[in-house]
Amino acid sequence: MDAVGVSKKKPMRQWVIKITDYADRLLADLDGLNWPEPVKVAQRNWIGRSEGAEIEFKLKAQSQKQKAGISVFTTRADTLFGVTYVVLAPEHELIKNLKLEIKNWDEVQEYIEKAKKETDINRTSATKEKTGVKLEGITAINPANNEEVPVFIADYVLASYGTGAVMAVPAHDQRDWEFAKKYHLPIRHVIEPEFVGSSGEGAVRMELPFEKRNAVCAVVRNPKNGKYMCNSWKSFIMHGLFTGGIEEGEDPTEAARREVLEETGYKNLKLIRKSSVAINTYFYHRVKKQNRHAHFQFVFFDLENDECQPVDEKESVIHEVVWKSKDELKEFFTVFEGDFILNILDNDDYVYIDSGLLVNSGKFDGLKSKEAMKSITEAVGGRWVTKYKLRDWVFSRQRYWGEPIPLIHCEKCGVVGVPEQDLPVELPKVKSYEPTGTGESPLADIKEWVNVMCPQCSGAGKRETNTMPQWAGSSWYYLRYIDPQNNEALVDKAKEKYWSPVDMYVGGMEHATRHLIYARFWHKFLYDLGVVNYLEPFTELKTVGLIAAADGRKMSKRWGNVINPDEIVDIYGADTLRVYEMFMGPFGQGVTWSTESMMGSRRFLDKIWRIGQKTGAGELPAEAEKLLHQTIKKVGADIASFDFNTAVSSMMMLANELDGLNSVPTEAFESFLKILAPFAPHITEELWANLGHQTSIHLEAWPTFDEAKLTGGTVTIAVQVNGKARDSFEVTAGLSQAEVEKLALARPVVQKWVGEQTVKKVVYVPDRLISFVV
RNA sequence: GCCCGGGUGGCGGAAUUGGUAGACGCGCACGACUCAAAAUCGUGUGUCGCAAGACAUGGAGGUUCGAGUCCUCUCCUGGGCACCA
Repeated sequence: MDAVGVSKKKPMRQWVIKITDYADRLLADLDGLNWPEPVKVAQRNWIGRSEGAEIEFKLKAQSQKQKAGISVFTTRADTLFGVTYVVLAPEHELIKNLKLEIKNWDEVQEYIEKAKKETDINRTSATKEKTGVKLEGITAINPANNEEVPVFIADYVLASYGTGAVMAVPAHDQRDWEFAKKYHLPIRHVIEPEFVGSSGEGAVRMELPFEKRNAVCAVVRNPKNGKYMCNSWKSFIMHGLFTGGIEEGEDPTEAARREVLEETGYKNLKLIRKSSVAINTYFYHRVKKQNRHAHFQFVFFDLENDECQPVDEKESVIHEVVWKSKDELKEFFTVFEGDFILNILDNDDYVYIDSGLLVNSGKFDGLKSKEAMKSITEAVGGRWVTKYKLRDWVFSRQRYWGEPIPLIHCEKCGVVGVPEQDLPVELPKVKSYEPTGTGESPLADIKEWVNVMCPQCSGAGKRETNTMPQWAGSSWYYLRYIDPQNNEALVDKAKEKYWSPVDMYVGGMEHATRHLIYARFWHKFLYDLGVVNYLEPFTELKTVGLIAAADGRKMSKRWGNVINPDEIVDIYGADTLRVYEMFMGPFGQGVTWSTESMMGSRRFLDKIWRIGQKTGAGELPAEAEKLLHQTIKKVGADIASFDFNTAVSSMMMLANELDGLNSVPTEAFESFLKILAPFAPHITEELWANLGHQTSIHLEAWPTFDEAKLTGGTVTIAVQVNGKARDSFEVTAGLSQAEVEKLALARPVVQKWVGEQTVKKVVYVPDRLISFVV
């Protein structure tokens, strides 16, 4: 930002770390991690690996001189014959070399300048209209067919990805299509769509070969009402248009007329057009009992009049003619090519971006996209390469805070590393670390720190004044925690081997593509240096949900809706806050803060305190004992699975039960305190001490539960009649179906629903449910 | 546009993974205690209905003896990425 408030992009000398060298490993090793799938997906997208071809387009200037080529990157080499222009990023290096050949240089220059200014502001705008400028006087030669195509610069092509240049195939790429439409560039279809029946009776039988047939589809419109003639099969649910095979040597238009006449009787059709695009459908022919590959052409007719001839009965039993408006078709069609037909109803103008069969591609016609990619790349001398979205890590910051980068600049020796015995380089102690205003680090102004001796030649040197980003320290702090006093090494390797890797790491989803990538990369780098023993730093990851403010928005000073935990602790206590945070919702899910709701947690702890005042000798009643054992089991399991909210809930139930007793046996209460201790460490410690203990409750072992006491020997059987819950009753556990059936049928409520009717079927889920079907 | 989540009472959320939907908590109502209030305790609380019962997990279909849970389509909503060729 300069004085008048206009932001400018200005090139800066930066240190960059080559994280891209680790892209493949960062991607591959994700598979072995016990991490939430959304985080893995985010990392995969961030790394953005894609395989494709680098293909060279030779340039030709008006002066007839052949210029060096443009290398483009494409994942769809199979569409090479569909290229109708080539686009360079505005920043592409080649452009300035072509200055003398480009006839509209001023215009080009203007566009480049505009793009420079706009990039940062406008790059995030969602549906920006595509713009570009043609390089007049320059053409590119498509190596597949030697065709000359125009060359554009456009900011929809990014300089930083691939080669900074793309071949444009408007028929098979959405962005190229939009651009081609705007600048009236030709659109050439080179991929025929394929539709494969994958479900229902038409699903292809993998074990059978395919019979290929040429076929035609008649699109007949009644111009009087705009409705289309559709075919509804009578013997099964299938809705589409009228279609038929093309016989040997037959003209597709004639075939279409013949089929319509035979199947519907309509005699007078006026040819409107033939579609230039054909499609391939693969399905199982239920009558012929074979897999079919139908190559469909589309012929469009208008109905001239209603004149019909009688339809053969053989046909009329199979088909029914129905007329549907364009809007109704979407709902009506059940055939899998339905969406395609809708697209080409008015014209052939559509973008097909999936793979298919090649056409208009010379000797490659008929190949599948996948095969064609490799063979076309090879035929034009292209290279098969892998590209990533991941960029190298800009590692320097122009600010005071941050670890200094330990480098010294010397006029004679260049950039020299600070010798190990002088590490770490510490920040100078200063009063002010305001920005310099020059874009340089504030450190640059501190002469006594900056000016040092070159460690190599002992001449005058200057320290590197950029510092590291925050991500640097957070990329390895977990290693230093293992061995914080070590002055010899980052971490002792034996200790690292014992404690690493972090087996449970908790963080926010917002770390998915930054911290968690940097730390993984850093760790792998240390592994390669032999500093650590494991390839990955964090075996298991849990993401924690964000607590939104009471108004549902993110907590922010801007909205004045921030809840300060210190205040909550002052008023309600730290235990109340902890218990509420655990209780308010599932751990991984965002929840809205509610101070009012938090009162329930406070009341729960008050209740615990009251129970603590009535402990003594004695035995728990059976019901309470059962519940105690169930709660110990549940809380243990819930903690292991991070279901803290239901753990608190179950302890609330236990508290309610104990609260109703006149006196609670000390031993039972102590078990309760132990499982509550992680949630409410202070109150449990206090109550524990009050019971006469000298040592901390937090050093106690987790209480055990008795499997036999979990059920108390009885279970509740639910009774359903015709799938509806009608009754339930208690029985001793482990009864046979016959016994439960007898007991259930004897109950008056069940009798009311079963009555005199015959029981057709009984479903019994042991110790849980019995279901009668009458 | 693409990729992830999520839709259950007035609210936060449970639901043994296909088996009595609404646990637990908040709120609300009534009652007890109190001169009164707070706190506490008790009772009730999905909707309709006097009741029997019926209907209910965003919507529409489907599978099943039985669906919040599985399948197909669809709507709404939160988040991430965003021209990645």
